[in-house]
Amino acid sequence: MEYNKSIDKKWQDFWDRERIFSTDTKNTKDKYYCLVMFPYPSAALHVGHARNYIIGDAVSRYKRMKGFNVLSPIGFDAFGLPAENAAIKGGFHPKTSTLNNIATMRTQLKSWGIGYDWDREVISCLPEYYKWTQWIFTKLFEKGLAYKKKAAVNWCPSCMTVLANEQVISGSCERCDTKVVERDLSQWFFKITEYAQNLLDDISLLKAWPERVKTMQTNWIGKSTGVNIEFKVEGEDKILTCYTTRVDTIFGVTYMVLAPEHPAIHDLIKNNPDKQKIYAFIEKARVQDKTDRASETVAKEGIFTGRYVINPVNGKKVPLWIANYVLMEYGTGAVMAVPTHDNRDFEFAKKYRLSLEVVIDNPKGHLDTTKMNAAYVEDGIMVNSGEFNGLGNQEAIEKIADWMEKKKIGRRSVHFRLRDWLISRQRYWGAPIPIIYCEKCGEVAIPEKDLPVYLPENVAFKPTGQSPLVDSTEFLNTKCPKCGGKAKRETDTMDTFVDSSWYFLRYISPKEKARAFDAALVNKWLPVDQYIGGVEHAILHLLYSRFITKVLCDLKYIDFKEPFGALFTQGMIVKNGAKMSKSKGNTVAPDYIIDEYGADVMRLYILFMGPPEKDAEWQDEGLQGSWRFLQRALRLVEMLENYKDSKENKELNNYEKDLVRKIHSTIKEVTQDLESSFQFNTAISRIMELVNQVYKSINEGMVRKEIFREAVSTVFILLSPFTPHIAEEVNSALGFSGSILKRKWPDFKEELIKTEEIEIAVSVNGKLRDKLMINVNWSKEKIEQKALSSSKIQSFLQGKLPKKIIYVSGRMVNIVI
RNA sequence: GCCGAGAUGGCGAAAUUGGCAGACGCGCUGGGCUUAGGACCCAGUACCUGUAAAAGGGUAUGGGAGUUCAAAUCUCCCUCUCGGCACCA
Repeated sequence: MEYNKSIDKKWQDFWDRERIFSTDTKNTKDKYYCLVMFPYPSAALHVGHARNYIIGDAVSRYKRMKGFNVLSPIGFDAFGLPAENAAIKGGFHPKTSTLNNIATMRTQLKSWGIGYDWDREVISCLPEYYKWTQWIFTKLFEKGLAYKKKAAVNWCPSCMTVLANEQVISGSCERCDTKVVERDLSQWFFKITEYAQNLLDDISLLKAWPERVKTMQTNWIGKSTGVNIEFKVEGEDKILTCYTTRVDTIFGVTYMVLAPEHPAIHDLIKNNPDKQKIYAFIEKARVQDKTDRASETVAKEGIFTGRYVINPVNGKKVPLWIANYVLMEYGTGAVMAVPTHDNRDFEFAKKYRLSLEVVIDNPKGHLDTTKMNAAYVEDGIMVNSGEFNGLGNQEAIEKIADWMEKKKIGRRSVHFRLRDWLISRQRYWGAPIPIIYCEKCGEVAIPEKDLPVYLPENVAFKPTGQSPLVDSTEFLNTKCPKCGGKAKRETDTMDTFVDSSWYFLRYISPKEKARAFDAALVNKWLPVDQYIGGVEHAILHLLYSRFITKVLCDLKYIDFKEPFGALFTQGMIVKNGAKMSKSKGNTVAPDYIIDEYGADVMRLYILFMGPPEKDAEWQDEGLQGSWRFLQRALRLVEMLENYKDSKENKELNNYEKDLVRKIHSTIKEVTQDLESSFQFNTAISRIMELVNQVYKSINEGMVRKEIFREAVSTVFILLSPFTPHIAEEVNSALGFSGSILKRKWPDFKEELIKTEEIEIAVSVNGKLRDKLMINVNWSKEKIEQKALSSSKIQSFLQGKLPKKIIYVSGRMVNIVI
């Protein structure tokens, strides 16, 4: 038997015909929802994508054989920037190119033998899907969870258009190289911050998520508890509130800093003769990259406002500055600066010669402001802090907070790093935000009966990159659904992350016309039992999906709080040390591999190349190994057919016992590898070992046909989640009818795995010196005795008595001398 | 910069979670088979030292310290690589 392409086709057609992968969602007994992150149809899929779907397919096939009623759907995250860019460059309409890409990808996925329920396919750029994305928007809007506010965008003054972060190349427009500026636009947000605490608390429900993803989400939400403190502006009835987590340093404040975006600045500097200079500084700071501004390494820059504020705890007057290192997005946009105990403040104070005062002393030696060359950020003893002197600073945090609350000069406050989700995009290729602006009624959401708001298809793509919706008068002008008066449509579209925040619900009832999903069924099928995708989605996509799920739960559309019960994040496949991308030109197309070797060779290699959660380097040569192994395994099937059964006695001989042991231990280990985590690489290596051993025992000619047959059958049933086409072929050659997926995953018998005789290591002072065959029933004393009596060990002992002997059961003896 | 992950032979990796480092595969070397093979079968393969060949030593899991009878695994410090950082998806 030889593996070739016709085998792939034969079994793919068979699965299709028998509808093996179509799932009856009405039957919810033993349900198992296996979900892979749906792809963005950029162009053809490369082997990096393939890894995701192959892992998902291996899991879903394994679970089917374990008797689960598996649902494995697929769809396409089809809105997005690249298709629109291509259209602007003069190519196809985004819809055409996207649907073409989808057609290619569909063919690819099928040619790899990935088993999906294709009747459930969802495509997020089609009205039957985005109608419901819009519906979700209106539900959030009704709930007050969607609102408008001003927010900064990247603006190219030459193209007169908004740029995505990706389109800004080191501060300049990717298209025309003009310096990009920040510009405030009124934009739509989802109030995810209202769910910050909730999203944080429920991380504890995510038992089967990787720790690292949970940590990243926790840090992203970034809860901190501190105190809001009100500083009076000198000579005015104005108050500036700052937020600090280090209220213990409040007596050491020597100046205050505002973010350049702070709304109070305008008023504060209106009488300042130098205000033009200040405005110039603000403009400059706002152009700087935000991650740079927040980083400790980038030069701190600031300007004095000419005003002073009063520290409420001691009445001290301190100067008020504006600086690039303060961000409006976090806290209150105003920071009390304590240069002696914060490194950024320290650097800034040194640069602008602002004064320093120590309020937390180092217990190991007094701090001297004239000699400090960095802030003292460790714990210490309170000094220069009035009645709090002498306390430990950790203790003082609580005491000072109490005291300030009593005196009504500060309030305990919780802050989150998480910001509201900006969902407006000034682009064409996305779901239109279903809002109209009525001259009388203001912002009005489109009622469900009028959804979807169709994205007009007959539009022109100008090279400026401005959304064509702005010029489409036919789209723009409409009537108010409330009063029937004149109204204009919102021209922004939604972030594609909104599309992907609920697609897993749509799969359950994808054809549903009257509602987004069949809630009763969704409640039975979700949470997803296993979600599989790239670790690069660890924060945004997963957080947004959790948020939308929680909102829908609170609105009583669904009755579960978390969408994904278990999560597996696979690593990237890299080539020449870099992530595969078209721009780097290092993608590996699977098509030639399928052509040359067949789908199973590619699948096997991708699963074998390394642990699936880690990045792996693609090497074409690896395919050879998989090819060779599969051919070698197939040759066993031929050998079996021609095998002459020797007339054996009833007792199994040692070759047979060993082979039976190997069969059962392989089943055990492969099953464990799949159950505990997705260790496909080691599972496959164990099957390789079994094949090697079958060759050995058959070459000896001492094995009866029945056991040989069991070995071959085991090899292919264990391989079937990984190399399904070959497995089906062998399965039918062995005389089984129907799909191998309908057979049960094999069980192992523990008593057939056990052995009496094992080899253990003997070491002296931790260094391996000898090996020893022991019987597992021997006592500890007997084993230690045997170890000591070996001549090799004796030569190390040189007649001396050992200090100590450590015996690790069934593993080793260590003799300490 | 912040958050997260990682570093083991020539290469991809394994190591029962503190107990024989390098399973399995690639590559390479030698042999067999073959008209031929980038096919197949068998054997060998961390490094240094040693030897005619062995035996035998010694050194090794990014670097440095530490804990332990015993460390790839635990602790501290350092270096480098990768992912995310809110308008790529």
